[in-house]
Amino acid sequence: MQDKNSIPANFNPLDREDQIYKNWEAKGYFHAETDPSKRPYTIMMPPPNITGQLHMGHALDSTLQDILIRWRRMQGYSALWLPGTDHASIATEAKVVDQIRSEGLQKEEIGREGFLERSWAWKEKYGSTISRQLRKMGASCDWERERFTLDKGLSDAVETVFVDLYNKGLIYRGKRMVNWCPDCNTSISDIEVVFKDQASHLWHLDYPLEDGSGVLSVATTRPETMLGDTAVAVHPDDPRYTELVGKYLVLPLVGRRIPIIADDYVSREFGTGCVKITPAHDPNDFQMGERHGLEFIEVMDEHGIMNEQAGTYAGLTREACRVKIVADLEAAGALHHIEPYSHSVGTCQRCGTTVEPRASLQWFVKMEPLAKPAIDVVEEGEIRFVPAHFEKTYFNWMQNIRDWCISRQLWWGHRIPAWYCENEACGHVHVAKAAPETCENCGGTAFRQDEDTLDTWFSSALWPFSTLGWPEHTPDFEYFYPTDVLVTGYDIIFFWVARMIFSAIEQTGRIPFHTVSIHGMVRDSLGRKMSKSLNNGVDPLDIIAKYGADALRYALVTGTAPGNDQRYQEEVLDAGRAFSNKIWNAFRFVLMNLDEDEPEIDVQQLQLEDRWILSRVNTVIDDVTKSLEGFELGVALARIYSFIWEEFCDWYIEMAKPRLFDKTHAGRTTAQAILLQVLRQSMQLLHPFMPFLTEEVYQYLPQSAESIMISTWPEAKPELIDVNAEKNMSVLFDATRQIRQLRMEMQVSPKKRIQALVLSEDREVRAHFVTAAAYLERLAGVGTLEVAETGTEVDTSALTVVFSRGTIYIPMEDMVDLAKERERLREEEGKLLSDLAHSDKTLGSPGFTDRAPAAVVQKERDKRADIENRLKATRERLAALGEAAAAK
RNA sequence: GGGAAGUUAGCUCAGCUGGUCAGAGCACCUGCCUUACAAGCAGGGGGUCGUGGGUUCGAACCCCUCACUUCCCA
Repeated sequence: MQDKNSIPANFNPLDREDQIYKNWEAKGYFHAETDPSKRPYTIMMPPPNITGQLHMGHALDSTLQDILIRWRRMQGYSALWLPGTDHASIATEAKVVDQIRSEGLQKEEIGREGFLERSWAWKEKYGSTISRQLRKMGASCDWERERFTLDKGLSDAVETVFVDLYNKGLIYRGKRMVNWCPDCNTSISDIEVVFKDQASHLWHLDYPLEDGSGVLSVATTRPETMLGDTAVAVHPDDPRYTELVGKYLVLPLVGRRIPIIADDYVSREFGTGCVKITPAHDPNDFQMGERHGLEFIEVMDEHGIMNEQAGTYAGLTREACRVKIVADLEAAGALHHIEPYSHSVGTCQRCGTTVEPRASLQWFVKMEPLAKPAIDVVEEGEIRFVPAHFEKTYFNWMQNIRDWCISRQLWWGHRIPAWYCENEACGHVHVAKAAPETCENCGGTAFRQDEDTLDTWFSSALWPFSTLGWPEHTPDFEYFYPTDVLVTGYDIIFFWVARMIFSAIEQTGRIPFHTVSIHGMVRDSLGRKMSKSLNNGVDPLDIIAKYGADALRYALVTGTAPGNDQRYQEEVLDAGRAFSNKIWNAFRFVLMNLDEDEPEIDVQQLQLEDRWILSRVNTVIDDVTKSLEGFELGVALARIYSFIWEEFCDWYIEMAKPRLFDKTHAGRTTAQAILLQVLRQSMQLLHPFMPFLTEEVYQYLPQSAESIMISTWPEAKPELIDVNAEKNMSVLFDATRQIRQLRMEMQVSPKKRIQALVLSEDREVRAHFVTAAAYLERLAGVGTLEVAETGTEVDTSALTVVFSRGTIYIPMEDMVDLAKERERLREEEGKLLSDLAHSDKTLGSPGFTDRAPAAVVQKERDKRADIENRLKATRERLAALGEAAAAK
């Protein structure tokens, strides 16, 4: 416990956060043990890639995870949050290629080994940036277990899985049409292609019939590919062309003789109903080429440059070739016309280059058998998504899944464990972790390993178990796996979540996690995606430097619902900072008014407000715990916020003041004890959300655990829920608010103490007002308070406040304008009448009393009775004032 | 073309399985430096919950129509 006499007037997060974090880490609080006496709770951090800098998405993602893990840790779980990074094969390779290019070198010049050395050096230099940044956020992850996808163990897992899937026939190698990025110089998977609408043209080309009997018009968006055309297709039922099927055309500029074929893939409505077929450069044409045994002519190389097959066009880029081809076709009279056309063009997710469909020899994962069980576990509820509607997205993709191209023509990554027999006549493929001694086919002894590496996501897919030591059945794996919840953004459901699910089921026979908690994206204040090109990104570290991590965490969590996007608004950070300040001051107040280290509650001294706040805090504990269980973090935080600010600060502290300030008061120690207890529990509830501030406060509180983060999560005590106290307090709140309102309306100076006479027929209520006198003075400026039974004579020169269980009269001497007061009461009467009518309508409507739940009906009846009482009191007062007026 | 989500106070957004749900923060108006907090306290104004229908005793919440916005997939 720190010295309470040295509490600074303000909490400056910038001074304290780093130090608090260092202390936590030094004490080893983040480390999770395989403790058989505890239950495990595991979250695997989605590994950011090593080329990345912390952005708002990471900030949100890590905050949500940290909240869950801190909460579970406090609940007594052995809570493991395992951090790490992935190697980001394409992105990192591009960085290193740029680096060596700036030295005037090509990667081929320094060779594979040299290149990998440079890559590792790059990783050592920049790869841990994001881990350092996460510490700034307060992330309580187990850094001792930090992993990297290219670590030895994880690489071993990758090889194991590859070999296993291959042996099961789930990985195959084949020549297929893949998405090729001519800039990254590698194949990419289907989901790494981003489709963008592009304004372009539809070129209508005339291909002459071989027999000279005319021309056939074809429409294309890619005229340059005509160099590789090997057919023109029409729909078999299209009467316009039935006669022509089987005849031949002569390809303009090239002179190649190509057949007219019939295939029902062709759309009769599109263009002229005739489509040119380029089997080597279009995925659909590729399939048609296979169906019809067409020739595959590649006219482009891997860089998107026209090759020797393109004849005189060789050496031109795709773009330049298009221009020239169109011009040449026009000159040749083969260009029918051009129409403006907008269509979707696939681009590389990483570099934005237009993707080139390219037939090449690649490795694929056969998806259908893997998808099936992965669909089942979600359908059967073994894995659930929060919010649930993302399950539809998941199903949609999984049910229409296509084979996954996993080979990449890159060096930085897991090299494919496939070995080719060097014996030229043999060339047998061996898939194994190491090269075989001898070729099982020809007995040869020389092998070369496949040059390619695997898609980074292939290794990320194993993250939930490879990080725990699998394929070894390590103690960590046995204890922490399966993990509990995966927290991530909806943007990587396909890339990662889906792949983890099927990989885990296939490899471990178990699901990787039971819950997928999906969050949205952090957008800029205009709702746009934050991006480098718009330069609208907000750096979380800048925010932390200005407001502290707690305020950032508050801003990211408050008022957000699971799965929804949110906008970044600086005002929310102000709110977070204001909240911190409020807490800090409440804490200072509590501590400054403490004169024993740990005062105890004397049950005999419990007052109404004490029972009320104890009841409320236990309700809050229950609510917050339930919200966290349901991943409603925004709701949980809002609940804590309003409890601390409104119930604890605005009401309880104010009501406790009379006792605190009266050193002779018998209930003083009890008030101190309750203030301390409620504050401590509030800090514990808030700790997962705002860890730094709450730790700082906690360290000043007496007899606490070594750190709030290892203190025990508060448990709601049902026996302290006091419905009666809450009901009675609400009467006092009502009365207080009404008096305040009246004072404002009547423009009574805040300094002026007023007299008040409370009349109630309820003895309990009268008793409460008697004890409430001290704080009614403080809260409503009531200087002298009289309490009496209903029926007591009241002077007409008094204002009237009707509250739920009685009436308050406030004598105003001669200041009262009778007419004005009657007017005010009539308005009140009118409002009550309308409320009464509304209530009567509900109660009187057929079916309500017998169909609505009893509790709802009772509630409505109570409400009506209350309105009626108020109405009665208001009318009585009106009558009294009316007589007084008449008497005048 | 297929699918998903959204449309609630001036702004940004909560509102769980239909029954005080019409809310919060900020902004705005009024009055207060009341010895924890002016990053504060007290009071107030403001929304027929996108449109039109339907189900129900009762709908912001369920169903349908339309409009607009955003996203994903092809």
